[in-house]
This record gives sequence, C-alpha cells and structure tokens, in this order.
Amino acid sequence: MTPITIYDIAKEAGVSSATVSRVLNNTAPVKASTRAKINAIIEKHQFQPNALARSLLKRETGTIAIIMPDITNPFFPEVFRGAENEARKKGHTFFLCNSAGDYSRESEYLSVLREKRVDGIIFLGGRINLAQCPPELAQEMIELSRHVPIVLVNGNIPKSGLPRVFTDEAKGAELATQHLIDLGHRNVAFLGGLEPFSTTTAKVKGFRATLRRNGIPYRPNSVLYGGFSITDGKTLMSRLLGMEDRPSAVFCVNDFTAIGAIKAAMEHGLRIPEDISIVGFDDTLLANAVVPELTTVTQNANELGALSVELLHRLITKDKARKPIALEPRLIVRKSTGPANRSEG
Amino acid sequence: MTPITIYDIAKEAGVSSATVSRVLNNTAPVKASTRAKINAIIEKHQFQPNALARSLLKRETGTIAIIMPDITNPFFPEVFRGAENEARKKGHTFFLCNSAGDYSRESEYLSVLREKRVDGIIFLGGRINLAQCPPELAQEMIELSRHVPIVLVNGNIPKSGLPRVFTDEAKGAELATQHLIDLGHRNVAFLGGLEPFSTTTAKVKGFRATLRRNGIPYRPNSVLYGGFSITDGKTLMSRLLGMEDRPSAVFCVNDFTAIGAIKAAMEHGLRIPEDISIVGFDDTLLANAVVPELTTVTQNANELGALSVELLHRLITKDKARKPIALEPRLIVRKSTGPANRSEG
DNA sequence: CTGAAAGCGCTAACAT
DNA sequence: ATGTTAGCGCTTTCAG
Repeated sequence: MTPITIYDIAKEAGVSSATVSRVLNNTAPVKASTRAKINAIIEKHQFQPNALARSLLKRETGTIAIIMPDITNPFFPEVFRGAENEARKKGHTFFLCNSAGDYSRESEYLSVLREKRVDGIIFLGGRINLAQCPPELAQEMIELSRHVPIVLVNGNIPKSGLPRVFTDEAKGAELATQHLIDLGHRNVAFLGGLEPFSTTTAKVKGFRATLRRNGIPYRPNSVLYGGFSITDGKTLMSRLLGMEDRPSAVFCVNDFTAIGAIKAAMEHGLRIPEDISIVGFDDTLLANAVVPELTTVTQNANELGALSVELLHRLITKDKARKPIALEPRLIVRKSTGPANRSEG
Repeated sequence: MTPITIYDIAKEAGVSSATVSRVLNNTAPVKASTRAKINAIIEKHQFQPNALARSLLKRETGTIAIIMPDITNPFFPEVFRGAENEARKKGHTFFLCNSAGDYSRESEYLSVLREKRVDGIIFLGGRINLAQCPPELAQEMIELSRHVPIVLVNGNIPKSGLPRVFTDEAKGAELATQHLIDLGHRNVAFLGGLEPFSTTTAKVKGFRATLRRNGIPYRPNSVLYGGFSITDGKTLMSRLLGMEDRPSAVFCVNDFTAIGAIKAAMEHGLRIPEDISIVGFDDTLLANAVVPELTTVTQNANELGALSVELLHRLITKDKARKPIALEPRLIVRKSTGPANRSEG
C-alpha cells in the first residue's frame, strides 16, 4: 500500500529515475526497448506519478478552480459547464468550490486555493456582487490577484482593475421591460432581489430607464425588494396583488422569484398571461419546466463560463488582457407574457 | 511575483526555517517574542505556505473530491451540499468534478485525483449505475480503491465489496406505487429511464412488486422507457396518452420526466390530478416549482451526501467499516396525485 | 541515449 | 527554545 515511486520503477528496470521520467513525459528520446520495458513495469504496478512532487518542481499544477455562491441555483451549474468544457480544451483540470455566498467561506477557499497553488481562479457571486464591498474583502481579492490570476464573473471590485467578464444586466432589464411595454402594459412592477446587491440595482436601473424612455411615470412602490428564492417571489407577489392599482405585468429579478410570482398569481385565481404577465431572468431550466413556460432573459450561462476560462487562460499565459468582457443578454419570449388587457389600466 | 518561501521568512527574522515552520503549525513551543516577529513578517509578505511541499512530505492533502454525472440535475447539487458541509466539519477541503456521465471522463478524473493525491473520493453516477458495468471500468475502480479510499453513492460495482451508501430505490418505488393504488388507481404506468441503468431497473422492480402484491395484473406495455429529461418525459407521456386504455396514474423515474409528463398531459387538455395522477422521484426543487406541485419520493439528498463523507472519513482514518449503508426514501404527497376517477377504469 | 546530482518548499527527527 | 539535516517524489541541467 506504500505508494510506489519513480525510483522503484527505475530500479526494477535497471535504469535511472531520469530515464523513467523521460518516458513518462516524452521529454527526450529513449531507446525503444528500454522504453518498452519501463512502460511494462509502470503498467504492471499501475504506477502513477505523484503530481504534488511534479507541481512543486514545475511551479504549476495544471489546475484551475471556480468559486460559486450557490450550486443549488441552476444558473451556476450552467456556467460551470461552459467553464469546465473550455478548461478541458485548454488541458486544465477544473475544480468547483461552493462558497454558499458566505464571505468567510470565500476567504477560506481563496486561501486554500492559493496554498494549493492552483494556476488560476474564477470567482462568482458573494462579495463581488455587493454594491458596497467591505474594504477588507476587496483588499483581499486585490492582494490575492498579485499571487494568482483571477477573473471575476458577473461582478466587480470597483477601481481594482481586476479582469472580469459579465452580462450586461441593465441591458437585459431593458429588454424585458420594453417587451412588456410593447405588449401594451403601462403599469409594470419590478419584483425581488435585495438593494445591497449590484445584480439587483443594475436591473432596477435598466427597468426604470426603460419606463422613463417610454414616458411612463415611475411609481415609487412599483419596485418590491425581498429576496431571490421561489418563496420570496411568492410572498412579494401576494403583496403586490393585495395593492390597489395592481400592475398588469411584473419583471422579476430571476427565474426563482418569477416562478414564485406565477404560483402566487395562480393561487389568487389569476390566469397567466391573460390576467398578468410575468418575466424572469437567467433562463434556467425552471423556465422551461413550468406551465406556462416562462418568458425570461438569458445570460448565456455557458458562454459566460467559457469566456471566463478563456480570459483566465490568457492571464495564466502572461497575456495581460485586462479589458472587461461584456456579454449581451437576450430576451426569450415564451408563454408567461401577453398583451395587456385593454379594459383595465 | 516569485513566491516567497519559508526560508525567506526565516532569513528576515534571523531564525531557521524550522522555527518558522513551528509557528506556522504550532507544533512546538516558540518564544513569544520570536513568534511575534515571525508572524509580523509573514503578515507583511502575506506569506502562505506551499501546500504542495507540505502534502508531499506528509503524504496527505486534506482534500477529498466528489465525482458526479450531471451537475445540471438539481438532485446532485443537493447531495454535494450535504457532502460538503460534512467534509468541512471534518476539516477537509472539498472539490467537485463533473463527469458528465461520460465514462472516459470518469477515468480521467479518477486518474487525476489519484495523481494529485486526494485523501479520498466519492463517486456518483455513470458506470456504477449500470446494470452491466463493463469489466475494464469495474476493474479500474477496484484497482483504484487499493490506492485511495473511495465510496460509491447510489450505485454499485457488484462483487467488488466497495464501500457504498445508497437510497433503497426499489423501496421508494413501492411507496409511490402503493400511494397511487391506495388512491384507487388500477391502471398505472411506469414512465422514463433506460433499461441499462440499475437506477431504472430497481424502480421498475419495486413498481411491479407492488402491483403484484395488490393483485393488480401487470400489463406489459405499462412500462415505458425512454430517458431521464423533461423532454423525454413529455414525449413518453404523449405516447402514453395516445394509447387506448390509457392509465389514470403514472409513476415517473425522476422529477424531470414527471415534469415533462405533466406538461404533455396539460397540453392534451387533461387536468392534474383530476384526470391523471403523476408521481416523480428525487424531490428536487422542480417539484415545488411546478403547478400543481409534484408528489414525489425524496432520497434525502443532503443526508446521502453527508453519510457518504462520513463513511469516507472512516475509511481514511483506517476504520474498515465496509458495510453498505442504506437510506430509506420517503414519499412526499403534494398536489399532482388524487383519487382515481371512478367513472373510468 | 542515459546517469548523477541538485533542488522545488516544507517538516520532523535529532541535536544543542 | 532553536538550529541542522535529511528527505518527500519528481524534473532537469550537465556530463558522458
């Protein structure tokens, strides 16, 4: 059970460890017969070189890691997939770490990953989505980035100049809102999210800008914050439906809250989209699972992941491409939105 | 940018590397003043010890990895969560690898993980769910297990004696089927899955056993295989609805296919559960997202993950607890099932 | 084409 | 309480 080493192989083959290393890595010509003999012995013992020793020497591990806030939200596995595929193409092993959106856990992983000398880190969620990231947390990222290449996805540390790729969420919100307005809706609400998060504020910004551009007056209580989960969506929608002057269309911060909104609306006996239109965000698998299928904004999660790895890879290979990469979101119209009911507001 | 080492710290502090190591690991008493000085220097340089060097020496990495087949199926992230939390409690770093259900990718990861000397591996899906696992693939697992502790989750390599924890899926199927029968359904179908997978055959077995136990004759075409996705569920359900003597209740291989089945039924103008009852499996977040909410069987994904890590941990610490651990599934009755319509069959 | 030897960064005896 | 030293398993000059 004591792991076998390159020396054991060498001894058994009657050669030096250098020669074994050479056949292992194809790093210099080796006589065919010795090569064969060595390979046979390797095979026989199922020898696998110790990557720790190798990495220690070469100062690279061939590994990159991704830190995400919530593996349970289907959006993230989707970007993971895109990232992983790209990483594999580049010959990197790809690991996922789940921060659960917990800042101290983020710090923990950041630190562990550095110690383990990963070649690069992709970072999503948590602190980089904060409208106001606490200085220590921001500082930590900046300092880390001096030791290991890191790219931020769908977030930012302002003024840090940290490389990043992101979806233009305000733009996505504009698409969604305009879609609703084009359908004749004049009273539309924004539902879900939390004010401290830039991902929320960006969407609200796009939402309000679109209202304004279309000459629709902004009603202060047409924006209802409250969270990101299905339950939150349900709660918020119930509240919305209790209001006088109830909106005929709702744009939700993500698919989760949109699903919650749909459920609440149905429980109140409303039909969708006849009585109320609902738009989500992210185009997760939930959007297709639900009846009626959800109109939503896609962030191209796969591509987002792939581009992040590509950028990271450029960083790793010393190419200093630091210009942020923005991705265009796209509206996907399905069954949860329809024309405004002209008899109402 | 050249990483700083323990020697650099030692030199700057005017001590030996051993002393620095001691304060780093609290492995022997160090005079308070020197300790302070060293810590200050460490702080100043943001020094982080190289885990590769340390692991190389100590022959352990403090890392365990989990290989899963489809991070995009919400069931798996859920077991990941349970596993990760448990791993953290035990002081292990936890990484996820996504095999995408691809056997060669599994092999690849298995190999990489061994080279990187992870302390243990948790393995889900893919080859261990095959009713007939190809001998090479089985052999690979068995040989690997001689080098690194490994636990199989919800699967098996027959006769390997490999440690495992699993949900009793046949039992889950019995629960679901009995529930339907208790509601008065006599014509019930099994929908989805693929015959080569043990996770499918186990459920069918439970399904048929329950029919038999209740004196309900088995109709050969009441079992419709075809896949695991929402789309598959939809397709299969459409086929089912086209049959004469259409069943009044359907038990689906997982939540995905159940959702697909619901969508197909609705498109055919059927009401759920008034016209047809549908049961899923896994209790993923989809079950709660959909209207009507899905009656389903839970596998306690979180616990499954936690127990796996616990078992793995015992293996790592040399405790030879190899007895398979079985988890009891549980039926969760929601809105997609109801009494059989007595006017029909 | 092959071997000897140094060293990657750290820890753990063994001294002192 | 601290320093010296010998590796952990591998790759890589430098010789031959």
